[in-house]
Amino acid sequence: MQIYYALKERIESGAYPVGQLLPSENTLLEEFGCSRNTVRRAVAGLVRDGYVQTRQGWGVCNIYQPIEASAYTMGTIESFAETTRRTGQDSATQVALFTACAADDDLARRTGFAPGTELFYLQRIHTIDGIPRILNHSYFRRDCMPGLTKEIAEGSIYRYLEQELHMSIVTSKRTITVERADALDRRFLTLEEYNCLAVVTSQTYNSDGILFEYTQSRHHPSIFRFQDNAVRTPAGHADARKRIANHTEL
Amino acid sequence: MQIYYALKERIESGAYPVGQLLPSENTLLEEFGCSRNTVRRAVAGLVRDGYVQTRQGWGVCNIYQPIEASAYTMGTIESFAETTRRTGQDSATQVALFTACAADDDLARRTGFAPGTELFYLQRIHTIDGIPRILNHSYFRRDCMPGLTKEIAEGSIYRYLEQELHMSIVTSKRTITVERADALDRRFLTLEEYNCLAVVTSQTYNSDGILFEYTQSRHHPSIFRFQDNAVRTPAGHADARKRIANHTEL
DNA sequence: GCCGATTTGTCCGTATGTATC
DNA sequence: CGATACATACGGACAAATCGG
Repeated sequence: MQIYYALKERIESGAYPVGQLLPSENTLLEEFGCSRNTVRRAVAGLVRDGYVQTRQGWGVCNIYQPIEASAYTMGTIESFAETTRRTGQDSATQVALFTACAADDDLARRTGFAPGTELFYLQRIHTIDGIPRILNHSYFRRDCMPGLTKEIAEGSIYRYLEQELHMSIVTSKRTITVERADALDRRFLTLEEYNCLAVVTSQTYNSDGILFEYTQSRHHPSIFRFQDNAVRTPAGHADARKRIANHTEL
Repeated sequence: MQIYYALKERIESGAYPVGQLLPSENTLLEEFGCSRNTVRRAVAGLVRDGYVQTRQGWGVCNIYQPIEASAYTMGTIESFAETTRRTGQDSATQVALFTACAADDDLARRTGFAPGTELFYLQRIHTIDGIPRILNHSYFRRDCMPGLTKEIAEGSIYRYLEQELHMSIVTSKRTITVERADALDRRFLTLEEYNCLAVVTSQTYNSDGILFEYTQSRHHPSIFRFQDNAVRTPAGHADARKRIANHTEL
């Protein structure tokens, strides 16, 4: 990770010319005093994050482009918290509903919880500079967070889970869609002329590998932005074609 | 990749119980007759794609969940082509505009091309079962594809690039947003009651590391879906927190 | 509460294959 | 054709986390 950050820093600061090759792996391993394996893992991270591109027999090419919007971290949503932190705006969370329930068959199918699982169901609204921007529908496994209260939910549930319960979050599966605004969206969010929202559905697993959260985040379109980087698997790998199917054609 | 696919196949077919540990790396390397490093790379791929989760001192945990929607490939857009191929629907591409232009300062800033770069500008509409679903605004570097014609664009530009020009596509940077429909969207797409679209903006690089395409794909909300998987970087790494910022809170 | 076996995380040095120029 | 570059693989070593006795 140190090498990854060192190289990333250099690329962002323009130490390596854009569109040209970085020093070869052999040069880098000498400079950093490590094995080739370690250099390669650092470079693989830069490829994943869209900073460089490698080609066998050629080298590692710098494709960094500091366009306005690409200051965000790859593969993450420019979320409520990040936006406000970046712009220094004011933010708050309000809990509209806090109840306990159990997963019936329909809910189980939608969320991925086993039928009968005891859950908390929360509706929360995030506001930024006083304007409601995100409406969250969340289901949490009750047995993973026995002491959860409305007061905690007003603050940060994740801080509670990690710092109080020492739970660690590991994996989150997300799906992004666009949906028509429903009555609840209109009631809580200031949608103005929009009649749709960006909807992020996520299933989150803790370090024991159990699904403990299902959340649907309904974002005001004007503040929603998601960045991603797709890399073609090298030729010869069986799924070479699938990983760059972002072009809506074939 | 063979090991990756073998394990993936087993997981999908239920050969390993969900929520439990896979055989240890030492067991797997004996079975597959390879080194530990190779097994680990296969497992890393499964982690990236949300099939398993690893924990030091514990093992590799199967978190596969075949809920309806998760049949799509991770990290890719369920695009026009994929949707139609999967559902067996009828699809077609129509070129509404095919012109040459050069990047002025404003276009250069938006697209990432150097000012003055000579480009093709295309507007294309993808229809599925006769219904227009996606409107593409594309800019291509003219010097990368000198023989491009409207006829080729009616078919597959990528097939032309790869099979005729032997160009290979490597990296694509994407941003997903939701935007209000404009006059062009309304003219070409059947938006019905929707007044927004899912917009995927992508910059694509060829194997020489040069940006050769900038495309804005404007998707009908009802057919848009994007899947992703976020993995927490192990503790101790400097960016541990940033990679799982999908929860719209803090 | 400590110890030891097990398991993943990290790293090294070396070797060979393959694409590029 | 050869030098150089990245791609892949092996085998070994030690660290760190987990878990049971």
